[in-house]
This record gives sequence, structure tokens and C-alpha cells, in this order.
Amino acid sequence: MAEASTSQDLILDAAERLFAAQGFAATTIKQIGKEANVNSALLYYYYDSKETLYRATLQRILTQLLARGTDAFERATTHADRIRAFIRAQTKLLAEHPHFPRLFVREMIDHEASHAQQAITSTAAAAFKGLCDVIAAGQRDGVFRASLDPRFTAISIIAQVAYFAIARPAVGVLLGHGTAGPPRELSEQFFAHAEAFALDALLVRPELGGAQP
Amino acid sequence: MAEASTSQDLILDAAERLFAAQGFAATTIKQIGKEANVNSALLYYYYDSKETLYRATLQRILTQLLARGTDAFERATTHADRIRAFIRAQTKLLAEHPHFPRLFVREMIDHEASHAQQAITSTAAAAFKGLCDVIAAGQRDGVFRASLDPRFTAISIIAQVAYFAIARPAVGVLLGHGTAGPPRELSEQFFAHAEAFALDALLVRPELGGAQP
DNA sequence: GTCTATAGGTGGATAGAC
DNA sequence: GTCTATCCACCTATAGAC
Repeated sequence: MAEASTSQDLILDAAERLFAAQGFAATTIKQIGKEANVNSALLYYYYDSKETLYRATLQRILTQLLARGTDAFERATTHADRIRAFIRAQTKLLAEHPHFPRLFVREMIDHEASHAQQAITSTAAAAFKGLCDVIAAGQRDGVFRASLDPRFTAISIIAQVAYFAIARPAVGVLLGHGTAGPPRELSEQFFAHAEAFALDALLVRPELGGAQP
Repeated sequence: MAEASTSQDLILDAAERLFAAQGFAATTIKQIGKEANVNSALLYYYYDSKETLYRATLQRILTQLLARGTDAFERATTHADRIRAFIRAQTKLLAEHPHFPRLFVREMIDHEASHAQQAITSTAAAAFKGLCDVIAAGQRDGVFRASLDPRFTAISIIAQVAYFAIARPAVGVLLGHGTAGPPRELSEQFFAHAEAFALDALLVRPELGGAQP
């Protein structure tokens, strides 16, 4: 994402953009070279194969994500705030790494077939478990509805923002803004809604807005 | 999906499976021919190009969806039941057309919806508008929370089941069942949860379960 | 309608000059 | 490190026999 000067970084940036936009099979080595303003043969000086380059792009994104960490929960003091913090972390991630959802989804869809990255699964699993724990803790304290299954609820919460990002062209059309997707402001309104919707479902007394610990 | 005898249908079935599993670029004409047990040159007797064949698979699925219609609402008598009916229609659709989510998502991310845009606009937009109307009607009657935006809420509702289907391999891993995805029973439990979650968020008095008209 | 054979083009990858 | 030139495999699509 960031501006880089070395050829290797230019290649990696170009590859990330193209793989995210078109997928692995549809992206050619020559395209990447052109996009990076280097000769396509140079890619093989740095990477053994197209496959290796693809893995490298995934690896770089994951490293950046891991650097962020999942410490979003830790500053929040109430159960409700922890849920809000999780959703905000999700939206922030999407804003900072616009290619991530598409690359991630491709990994998911193609998982059965080819290049699957163990790291993606384990990273996501850690965040998922954190969210489940937050929900279960809120239930123990009587703040969140006990009738909800924590794992399923975690999926429901993640799904809102994730689906919005994945199906961005479709959502854009549905909201009347064409396939380019909804404008920034509308997206942010949706993210605010997602927090409210999740807490309306979770909180035993939503009218308090989660003022309980 | 269904068993078909004509070569054209065999080709279409094979194409649907492979495009869904691997994507457009990664799927070859020869693969499709092999999967359909016909010579690959025959594909060009029925379709002008690989692109045309791809469009035909999308078209067939969308046509089947349209045939179903969105009359799911009409048998329901309460606002809450209409929401439940919508989610059930969604899950039924996924059960009957297992390739639909992946094809749909690939369409979204691979082509920015360029192939299906028109069909999606008409099909999905109709269902989306129906759901929005149901939500707004419930709000007018004081049964659903007025604080929620109907369009955003509709997206949140759709997102649950849609994301579950799209990210099926990932969800499978998160729930401890490997990349094959969660077993049928667990999926159905999730769909039941999705109904409860949506209504917990929507209903002013969830403890009544939507017994109001 | 369905097949064989093949033309024509593209893509991944390598050799080697500078 | 970066480029030019090129090999080879494979893919889309067509021609034409049956």
C-alpha cells in the first residue's frame, strides 16, 4: 500500500493490487511487471514463481495485521464497549487495507482448491475466539441475552461489516450508488448502524446502551 | 444442478460447478468438456465463447431464482413472521443452489458485477426492497425499533446468512469442523440463530417473540 | 450433433547480455 | 539488479470429417 522505492516493493504493491482486483489466475506476470514499471522478467529475480509472489503478498498483509494486534478490546471497560471496539477494529482494518477483504475472500473461496495460507486461518481464529469470550462474559454478567449462542452471535457480528465489504458492488447498487459501491459517508453510517444493531440484539436492556459493566 | 440428459445441460451443469469452484479464469474449456463427458469443441457448437458460456450459467441460476419469486412474505401474518420468512427463503435458496453463493461472490469481486449487474439489480433489488418495506411497516406499527435505518437493517439481516454461505470454509474452521464447512445440522442451528438474532435486534419487546401484528 | 486436428495466441519461466 | 529475447506448454477458438 504505502509508497515504496525498491523494485521489490513496487512489485509487491502491484501484485497486491492486481491479485486483489482480478484474482490469482486472471493476473499475469507481465501485467504485474507493467503495473510496477519494471520488466516482467525481474519478478523471477526476487520470486521463484507466480505462486511464491502471491504467497508473499498475503504474507506481507498478514504481518501488517498482526502488528496491529487484537488489543482493541483492552481499552474498553464495559461489555458493550468491547463489542463496539471489535466492530471499529474491523472497519479500521478495512479502511487501512482496502485490498484485504477481496484477498481474504478469495483465500476463503479458493481454500479447498489451491494456495491456502495457514496464517490467515489462525489469525482470524484468534480474533474470533476473543469475540466469543467477550460475548460469553457479558452473558455471565447478565448484560447480554443468555439465549444467544456466543459462537453464532460472533459470526452474526462479523458478518455485517464483512458482507458489506465483500459485496460492496452489490450493496452499492442496492443503496442506489452503482457498482462503484456506496460513498465513504454512507459506509460510515452503515458501520455505526452495525454497532447499534448488534447491541440491540445482544443487550438485555438496549435502552441503557450498555451502561452496565 | 438437477440431472439432465441433453449435452447442453450437461455442459451447463459442469460449467456451473467448475466456475463456482475455481473461478472464470482458472477454469478451462477442456476441463468443462471433461467434466461434462463431451468433447470440448462441442462447447462452441452451443456457445460463442467461454465468456458466453459463463454468462449462460449465471443467467440460468438467476432465472431459477426468479421462478421462485419473493412471495415468501405473503403467507406470513405478523411483521416478525415476515422477517422469519425472508431468512428462511434465503436459507432454502442456498440449500437448493449450493453453487450460487460462490458464483455470486466471484461475480462481485472478479468482475465488479459487470456481467450480472442488470440481473442482480432487478432480482436482488426487488427482494431487498420487499425486506425494507416489511421493516418500515413494522416500525410504523411500533413493533420494530424506530431507531434503525430500514435499508441498513435489511443489509444486516441479509448479511448473516449470506456471509455464512460465502465464508463457509472459514466458518467451518472457526466452528471446529475443518475447511469442508460446518455439518448440515450446525448450519441449520445457525440459521435458526440468525432469525432470533435479527428479531432480538428489531423487536421493541423481543420477549414477546413478535406476537404483535 | 459430435468428434479430430490444428491454427493462432498468450502466459509462465529461463538464458544470458549489460 | 535490470533488461532483451525466447522457449515451451497450454488455452481459446476454428475447420472440417462423420
